Amino acid sequence: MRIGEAARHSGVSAKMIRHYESIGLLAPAARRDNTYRDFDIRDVHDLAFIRRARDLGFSIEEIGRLLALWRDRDRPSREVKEIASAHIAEMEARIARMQEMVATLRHLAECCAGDERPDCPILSGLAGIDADAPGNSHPRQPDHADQRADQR
Amino acid sequence: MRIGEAARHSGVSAKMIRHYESIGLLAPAARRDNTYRDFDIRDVHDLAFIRRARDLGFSIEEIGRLLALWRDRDRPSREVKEIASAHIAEMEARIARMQEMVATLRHLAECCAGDERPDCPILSGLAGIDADAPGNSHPRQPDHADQRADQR
DNA sequence: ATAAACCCTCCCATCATGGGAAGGTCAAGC
DNA sequence: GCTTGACCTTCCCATGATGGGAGGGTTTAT
Repeated sequence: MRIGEAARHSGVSAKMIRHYESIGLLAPAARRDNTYRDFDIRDVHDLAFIRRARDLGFSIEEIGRLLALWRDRDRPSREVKEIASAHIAEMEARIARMQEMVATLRHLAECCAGDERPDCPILSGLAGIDADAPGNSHPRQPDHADQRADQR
Repeated sequence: MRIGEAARHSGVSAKMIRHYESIGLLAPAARRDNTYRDFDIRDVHDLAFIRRARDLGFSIEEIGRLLALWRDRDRPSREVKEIASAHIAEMEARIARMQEMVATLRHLAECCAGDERPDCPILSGLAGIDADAPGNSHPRQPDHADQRADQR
């Protein structure tokens, strides 16, 4: 089948199929008449595998390793689980960071009237005025410089 | 002060300061001797504002709007709150998507022995074998094609 | 024969950030 | 005076995953 059909059956766009081939995630597809790519069922299975792994947030690099293990009948499931566990931990860390951001921002937003008046705790917070600090009602010098939050 | 000092005081790298200027997020900095940029306290305040907004996950585009509102003494706090609320909603949606991925993957990983044997529910799951489906113990044809999950 | 629906390869854009090259400036120390 | 080192400048390239689109070729059905 041609790339469009393979795309439809696998849920991976033709654009991405070519891309995965170009970066070596997939072996170069067979060619018909030396121009059009020619896919069979197994290729579609590979693509659907990739698609599902992407849907679970795995990076291309991780998917490459998962594909290799999938093809290796003698793999130890330990190796698969290690990749999955590391990925879970990574996602949970990202979730935690985002939840912190949401909590901080929600707190600021709750204190904001959100009306026609200009006073705004959200802007004050971004400007470095810590409304929660005891006895602190004036701007603080930006004396922070190195605490990289490592977010996103 | 020169860019390095402004970077140290604001927590924004020199590289990014130049970048923010080049994309118009910040007005072009003053120049000394027609070559080096020259920053004052207010510039550093702006940079620290940007830095905090980035730490809360705002995009550059959102930060541009927040900066404009910050500088406008007559802003309605409503507008600020709208931006913040939309951003909170966006982050929560992303968190929810990631939590779904984690839940799915954790489930697969829990069923995986993680030892030297090759049997692996994680790989089976990625290959499209739905272990949870009742009476389903053989591979499923990849008959999905259009349900874009809109994740990440 | 022509139109529609495919396919091909390339290049560019996104978003935020960093690396690094090639070169200019300035202050301190010899 | 001259070197050294620590700055600064601009410009280009890379990341990761994905899409857009140009310019051109092929196949198939009417």
